[in-house]
Amino acid sequence: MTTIVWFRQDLRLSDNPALSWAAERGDIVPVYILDRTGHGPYEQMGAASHWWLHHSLKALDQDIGGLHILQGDPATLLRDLADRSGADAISWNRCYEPFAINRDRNIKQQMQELGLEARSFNGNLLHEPWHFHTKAGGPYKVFTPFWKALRPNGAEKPLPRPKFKIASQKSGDTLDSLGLLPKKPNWAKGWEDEWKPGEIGARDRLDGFLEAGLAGYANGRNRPDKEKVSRLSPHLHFGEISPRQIVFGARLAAERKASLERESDKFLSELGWREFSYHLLCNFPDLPEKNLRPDFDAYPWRKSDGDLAAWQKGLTGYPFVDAGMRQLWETGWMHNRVRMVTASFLIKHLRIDWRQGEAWFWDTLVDADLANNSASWQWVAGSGADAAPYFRIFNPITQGRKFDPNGDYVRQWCPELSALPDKYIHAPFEAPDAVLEKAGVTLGKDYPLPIVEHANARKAALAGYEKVKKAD
DNA sequence: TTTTGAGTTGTTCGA
DNA sequence: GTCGAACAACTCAAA
Repeated sequence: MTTIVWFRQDLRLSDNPALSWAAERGDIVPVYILDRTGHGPYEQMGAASHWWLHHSLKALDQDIGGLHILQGDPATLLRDLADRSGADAISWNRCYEPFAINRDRNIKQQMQELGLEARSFNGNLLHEPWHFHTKAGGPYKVFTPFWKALRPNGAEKPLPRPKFKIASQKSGDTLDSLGLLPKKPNWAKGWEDEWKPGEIGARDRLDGFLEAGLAGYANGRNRPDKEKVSRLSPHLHFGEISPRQIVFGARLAAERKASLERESDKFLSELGWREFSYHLLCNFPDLPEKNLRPDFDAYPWRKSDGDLAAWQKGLTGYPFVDAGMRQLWETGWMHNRVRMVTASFLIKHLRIDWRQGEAWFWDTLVDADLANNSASWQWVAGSGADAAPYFRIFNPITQGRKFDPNGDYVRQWCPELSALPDKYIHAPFEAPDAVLEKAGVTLGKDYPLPIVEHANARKAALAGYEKVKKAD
């Protein structure tokens, strides 16, 4: 008996239910297919995700020894592979993007018509997103009751890496022929020092975090100048580690040391937000494109390519915002606290449509994830589920002073400001001329003047929300 | 059906 | 410097 194991967002061998099921049946034919069929928004990965995928596939191929790598239309390619390999079954772990759900449903049916047994599993979430609903029968729209109902009490033991035998010789495209890496310019220079895609890298990251980051996580997680967050997001997105493995690890750490109980709960609730985002995306498939609250359709967004570009490049004149945007561009990742501040700045200070920010993050984040990205952008905009109240407008100066008190984070990503004293590092435009001169900073030349003035921008944003209210 | 309590992450203003 | 209230009502989820 031979089973095709279709790898997608589960690029790991341990705690992989589709793989374990196949390995038990007999020989396996492992395959990854770069789906080139999607034309809708977000049906193709962004550039940074492609970089990650390349390295993750390389790691998986080395580990599994004989991964088929293909590109094109999965339905056609799988039929062909079934034919060539003589497989009598196929298995995969579910994806939850609306287009993927449709695609997989069709493929399952086609495979069954060809006489193959087709099985899908949950390998990527703690709960199936459609499995839970409120007592009234609808989807949850508030995080707290959602997580109260779904929070795992114990820790289920993850599946071990199974023993398996590869059925046939490797064939198909080579990894390099997928063309996933940037060429000119190579904007991913240095990323290999920053990240270690693949199952081993994911495991190392979790172990390192549980060892060093979990203590003090509840507060430390807000500090972009420190190394207190797990940075597991890209590993999780590509399924190099499963949420179940993370829950198991965190619970074990908390059992060994009682003081970690609270920290571990806080950490796991971040996984809860991931689950919540998937719950929302599955129940509201338009989430990536449409305001969940339709009254927000009346919001008077500004169009300004210049301001959008300044935001993207980290040239807004607000150091905390610029540091975040440059960290994103230079490493493919941004600290969560800074994601909120930069997103709030685009939406509220510049009054640019949240979808523009969503698209930029999609292209530049190595952890770009449809559910998380769209739910989070709508949350900041105020148009989403359990959204931030519209009057909650982050002050980029205050946020910087609070969460990067010594300016270390700003100095790392905006080195042209590094000689400024702490007092002015988050607001160079407030510094007296003599201070700027001493630090070698000429505003408007070495570093931009603010593209909007905070107090006015805040007022304008609030005025915009008046329109939303009136539209009701 | 109605009621009740609550809702990730903030800022500003005035006492 | 610190503290509490206002921001604006509304929607959600459960009892």
